[in-house]
Amino acid sequence: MASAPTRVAAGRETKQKLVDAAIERWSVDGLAASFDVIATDVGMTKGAIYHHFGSKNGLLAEVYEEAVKRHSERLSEASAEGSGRERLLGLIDGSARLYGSGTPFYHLLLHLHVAAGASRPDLAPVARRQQRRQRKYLTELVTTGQGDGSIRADISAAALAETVDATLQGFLVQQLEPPSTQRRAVRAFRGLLDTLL
Amino acid sequence: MASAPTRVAAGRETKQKLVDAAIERWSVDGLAASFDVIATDVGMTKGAIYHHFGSKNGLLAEVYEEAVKRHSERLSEASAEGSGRERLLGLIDGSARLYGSGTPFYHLLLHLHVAAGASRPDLAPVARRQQRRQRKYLTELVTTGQGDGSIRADISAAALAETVDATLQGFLVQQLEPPSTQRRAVRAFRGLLDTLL
Amino acid sequence: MASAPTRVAAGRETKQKLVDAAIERWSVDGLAASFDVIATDVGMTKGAIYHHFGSKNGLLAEVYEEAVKRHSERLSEASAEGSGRERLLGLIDGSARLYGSGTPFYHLLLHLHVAAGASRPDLAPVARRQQRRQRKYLTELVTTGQGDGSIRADISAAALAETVDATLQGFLVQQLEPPSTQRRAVRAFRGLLDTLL
Amino acid sequence: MASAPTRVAAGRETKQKLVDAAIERWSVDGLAASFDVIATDVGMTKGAIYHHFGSKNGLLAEVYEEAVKRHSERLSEASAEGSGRERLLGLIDGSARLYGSGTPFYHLLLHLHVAAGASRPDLAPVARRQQRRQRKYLTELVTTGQGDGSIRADISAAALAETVDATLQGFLVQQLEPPSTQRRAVRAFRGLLDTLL
DNA sequence: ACGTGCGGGACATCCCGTTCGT
DNA sequence: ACGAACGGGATGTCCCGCACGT
Repeated sequence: MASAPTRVAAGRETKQKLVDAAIERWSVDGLAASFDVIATDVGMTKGAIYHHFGSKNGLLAEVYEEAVKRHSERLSEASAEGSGRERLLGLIDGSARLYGSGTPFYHLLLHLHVAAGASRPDLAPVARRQQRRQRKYLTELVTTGQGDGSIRADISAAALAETVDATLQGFLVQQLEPPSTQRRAVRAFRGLLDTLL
Repeated sequence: MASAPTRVAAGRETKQKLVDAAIERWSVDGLAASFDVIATDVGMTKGAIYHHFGSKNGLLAEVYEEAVKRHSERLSEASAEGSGRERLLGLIDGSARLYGSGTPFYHLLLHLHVAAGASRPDLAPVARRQQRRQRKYLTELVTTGQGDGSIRADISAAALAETVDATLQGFLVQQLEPPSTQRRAVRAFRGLLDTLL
Repeated sequence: MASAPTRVAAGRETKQKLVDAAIERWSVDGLAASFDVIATDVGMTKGAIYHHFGSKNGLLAEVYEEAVKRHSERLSEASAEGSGRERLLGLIDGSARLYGSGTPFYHLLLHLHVAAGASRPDLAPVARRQQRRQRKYLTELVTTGQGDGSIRADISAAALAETVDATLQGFLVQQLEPPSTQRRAVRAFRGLLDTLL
Repeated sequence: MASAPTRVAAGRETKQKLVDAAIERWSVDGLAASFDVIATDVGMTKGAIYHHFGSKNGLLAEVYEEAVKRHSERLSEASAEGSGRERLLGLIDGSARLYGSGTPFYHLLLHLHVAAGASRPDLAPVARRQQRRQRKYLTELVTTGQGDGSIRADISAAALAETVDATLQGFLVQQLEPPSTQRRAVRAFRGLLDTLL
């Protein structure tokens, strides 16, 4: 039925494949990886990319959006169950595990964050939105925990959320360091929180 | 007689000026800023750079080293006096103030960190050394604080140092976000530590 | 029933709109202006142009023809009434006024003339025809003037027509210079003719 | 002595050769002719051009200047001797002969004039200067002629100069038409002037 | 110690033509 | 009659590195 690649559907598919290929390439080779290397990866030419995204920044923007989305989904999974406290700690562990997984994907994410803040102002809105969402989500977790009694009620939920947020960003950068370093840092932070909450 | 040492001295001076110019340029325009733009900034041509540093990466390495040194010195100043606790908190405040100063210099530092971890493996040793030093310094501060009674003795000094270290790196990334966000995060973290210690 | 002719009529209308849009665009942006920018200007895509004109040169040819026609009509109006002498001078004034109007349209006309003579041999026939017509028209005016006594009879009509023709082309180029220059040149030429005729 | 191609001299020579090659190429193939085709013509690469001229427009500007200079010199030769009247007519004949010579060089000159007036505003100053010089030179010739009695004194020198100037520009455009047309136009104009002066 | 000429390579941009669908 | 997907090619820009000279 829908199998007839009705030309426009083929286009959509191509576009998606290009985004995937870009994520893959840029993850591994860094943001410098060239335009038509990506195209070649899916058996197309530069013309196709240009057609679908208009410019390199166009592709970059879509890639950023997609990457952020994927990461968010993974985090949601990692903090889906248990008391508020458990979910919060789960999110921290999950983040750390993902960042430390050595997956090039998180190299890309870091690069994109940095680029958005510095050289590529057009990506800034995406970054901003993502930050806001993350902070809001963290605050919710804390509040939930305070509601169900798993987190001390005499702490400002917002302040805690912001601290965790900042530290998570620190972990994002620390993916560049040896795994042992990462692991120790995470354990230390978790311990601190555990006694604190 | 004096001409030989003079020659040498002139060379050294040129070299230093090139490093300065590179820091300045790369801070403002990003690491993409070209080779001979930097040379032109000090009234020279590429030839000079190539002569003194061998390659672009050569210059980059020296710049990295220099930038790290400058930052360290500033941090030492910010944590020079008072009890161990005061010095630790001073260092955190100092870091935050510097990162949040909007100085392009810290853009450069972030870029260099990221580059060292990803695209430019030759910079990795510099990064590693710097990390080690920072962690050691933090541990010292905590130990000092525990010695003089300004910090609770029942906390692992290493664990605390590593948490602080991670969060500080988080702040480094957060320089890219609006100042208000930075400020809130710092205050939240400081508050947490204050109750904790 | 009516749908077939309607279809055809819609096609014709689209074609005309494309020619208009091309004249507009190329007048303003120069002949470099791209293919589907023009299409977009009338809410269509390249496909439409390609369908109606076969190629870029196809469109160009039609545009040239159309532009020449429009210009001719304007000149006819400017030299419609009075004695032969008055009509001749009227034509000169009219040309000058049009060229000097600053209308981008005359930029386009000049570009097309030049292109026809040099890079685009396929446009040459159009140019040739237009030249012949213009020269013939000028000769007629002179002859008329000599018939009604408003122009000296001892001048070769053809020679006069050719001189005027050349000078008018000079004015066409001079549209690129400041209006004051143009105006002076026209007045000078008119004066000369006036004493001469 | 000076034969030692002291590196910098070689550079100057290369630069000159590039200008020559550009004139040649652009004359024949039109202004579209590519950057490194020209470089290849003198056995160099794009890098060399970029080094010497900074950009395509840079090269274009120098070419324009050079082309104008060459043309001026030829005109001066063609109007060097005789009474003022003879020199004026000589200049007209000379222009016509050059334009009509079929030399691609004059195609280039026309293209440059048009480009300067329309698409390439950075060339405008060159064009302006050249126009001024030409007008001034024409006026001088007329005045000289009126001084030595070879040209009627009751004509405005400036007006005459401007008319001639405009017509010469017309001839420049007419190079695109068949030689017979050109020749007739020139003869007609010369005849007119002869009776007039 | 430093300037200059130059090579060679990469990359984003842009555009025309075509084919396939509708 | 027209739109969307795509190919393929060309071009200007820019930059690093290396010989040379000096």
